[in-house]
Amino acid sequence: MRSLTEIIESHIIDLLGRNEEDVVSLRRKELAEQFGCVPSQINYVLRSRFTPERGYLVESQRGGHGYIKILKICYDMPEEKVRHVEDLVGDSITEQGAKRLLLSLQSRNIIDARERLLIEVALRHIDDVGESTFDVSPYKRNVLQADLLKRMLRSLVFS
Amino acid sequence: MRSLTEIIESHIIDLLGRNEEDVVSLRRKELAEQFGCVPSQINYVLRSRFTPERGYLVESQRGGHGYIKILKICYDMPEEKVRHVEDLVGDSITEQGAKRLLLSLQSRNIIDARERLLIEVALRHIDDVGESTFDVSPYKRNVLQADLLKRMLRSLVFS
DNA sequence: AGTTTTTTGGTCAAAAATAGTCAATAAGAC
DNA sequence: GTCTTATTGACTATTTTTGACCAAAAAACT
Repeated sequence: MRSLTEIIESHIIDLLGRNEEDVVSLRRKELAEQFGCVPSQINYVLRSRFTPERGYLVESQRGGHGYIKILKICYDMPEEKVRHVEDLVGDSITEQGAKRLLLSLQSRNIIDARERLLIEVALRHIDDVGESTFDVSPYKRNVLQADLLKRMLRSLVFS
Repeated sequence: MRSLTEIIESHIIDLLGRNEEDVVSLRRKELAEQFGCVPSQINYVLRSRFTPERGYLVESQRGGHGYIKILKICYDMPEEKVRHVEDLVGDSITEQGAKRLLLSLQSRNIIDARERLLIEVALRHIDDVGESTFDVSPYKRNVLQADLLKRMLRSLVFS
């Protein structure tokens, strides 16, 4: 038996697919009624399934005319390519290695210059924080960077 | 169904767009009559939608020939834009605050959806690492997030 | 010039409508 | 059996809408 969470997840994905746009707008209460659950179940589904790491952005507003919007930032890339990229990153990566990889992704138009810059800045930040605030060893910092790099690339690539 | 506030907001944005200038002048009472609401609804729209955070300034005057003027701020120099954005982030920012800011920056075409996604992933990563690997207090995690966010946005403004 | 009246806009708080959080359980996976 | 994931519900937070009352500027009238 599929869990309620999975059922609601597929329902939302279905709505997204049916729509021309990569966005769907919901009322939390209505959806909860439709599936006979408490409203906070919807939050659980969103938190666990529609994360940025999986390529989704969620916007919501409380109060009168409140809503929940789910956006799919959708870019198609073959699964094998994703795996390839993750293999290239590995469990640990140096700053130089990361830069080389990002340049290569940019040259293949998988990311653009601004996206590369954003990723480099984030990697640099985690390295700085690791070094100066938490006194993490260089190797462990490279592990943190690899983890972040994979997450960021996966979010862009997930389809 | 869109809220009254949104309808009035779009009307004002429409007026601004139609006008050559980056400014539009209104009578509060007339506008309220036009939309069949109480005058203070207009103040609510201004307070919640035409904020400096969203790139607007509002001036008004009471009495005979009173008016409300709405100006769109434009920054020609990159440095001004950076200062503005860094002010918006501040020294500490919550996940919710960051999401709201990023959405507003996207609506102002300062970032696009993919960039927003990348930034959210990076913010979540630093928060996760702060919490589970380094056991940092929630407040300190918000400081780390603000720092990262400022760095990422700064890099984009100059590119 | 000074005072009063009229014409504007501002503030604040209440009520209604939504959504979010958190922690306790329950169920499922290994 | 322990660990992770899912479900629930009580409590909290935010947003919109409305209206009563306040404040300022101009106009009208001494």
